[in-house]
Amino acid sequence: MGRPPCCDKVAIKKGPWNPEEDIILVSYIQQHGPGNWRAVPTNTGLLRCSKSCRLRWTNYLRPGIKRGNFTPHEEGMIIHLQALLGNKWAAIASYLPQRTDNDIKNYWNTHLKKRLKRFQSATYDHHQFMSKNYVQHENSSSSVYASSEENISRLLEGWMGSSSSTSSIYASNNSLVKCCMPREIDHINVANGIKIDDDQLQCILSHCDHGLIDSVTTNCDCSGNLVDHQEKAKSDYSDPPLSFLEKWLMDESAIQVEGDIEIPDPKGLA
DNA sequence: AAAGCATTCAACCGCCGACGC
DNA sequence: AGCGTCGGCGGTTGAATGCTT
Repeated sequence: MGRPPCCDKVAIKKGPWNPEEDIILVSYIQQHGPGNWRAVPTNTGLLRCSKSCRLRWTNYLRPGIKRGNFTPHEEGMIIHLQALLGNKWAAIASYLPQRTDNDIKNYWNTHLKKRLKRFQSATYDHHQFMSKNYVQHENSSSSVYASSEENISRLLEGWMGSSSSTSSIYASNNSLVKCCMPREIDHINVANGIKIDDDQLQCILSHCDHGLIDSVTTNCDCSGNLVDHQEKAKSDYSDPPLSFLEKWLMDESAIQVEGDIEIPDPKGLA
């Protein structure tokens, strides 16, 4: 015996909302605040079920919602967070307060997932080759991450704080995985060619200072003695860094060269 | 111009956990 | 403890729109 659906009532309207309904809903919520959705249809006279009202409000009418194209910065965050959290759209949306979980989910399903698939098929042969030439790190068994929101928050702290920045920190997939290992953040690999702004670098370095990250691998001199070439060499020969993946995913031009995708020389990623 | 196909995204559905009785 | 209700979530659908032929 399951719970009866909330929309079983006769004369419950379905489908797209019209402006009049939106106005009624918004003015009601302005007066009473969101919540107690059960009471909304009765008190407003809307022929909608409570769920429909809540959904309309949270996904469309709620103030502060940003609509339209996702910025590369937002794309990067979604890609990162999806890799970390999986399809936890509400959790991902909590890091992008201007976007709704529905928007993020739709964007992932219609844009990013497709690009990811293309990427994976394009790099399949590359993986086959590399897997034969790379001895797995002895600790690779620990690559099953335990998602810790605290760790993720820490990691994204600097990034989220620089919303206007177009450059980003791209940690390799393995590195992010390690973040959630018993020792919080072990390692961040800042891949080749990625620019980091001062805030972001300070954020990473402060994690080092506080013992949250053991080392930072970069190929730029700015990180000084934090460069860990041994770790870098290992990560270079594991799965392609997420930074590369993201660069590829976010490169619109990549879409147009489907079937003729150039796999970068792995040494070039070092 | 129009028919057919592909893509997008708002909205719905069904399940789950929290909570109150 | 058991049941019902509610809010929230992720997966899915289908109408609207865009694109191709």
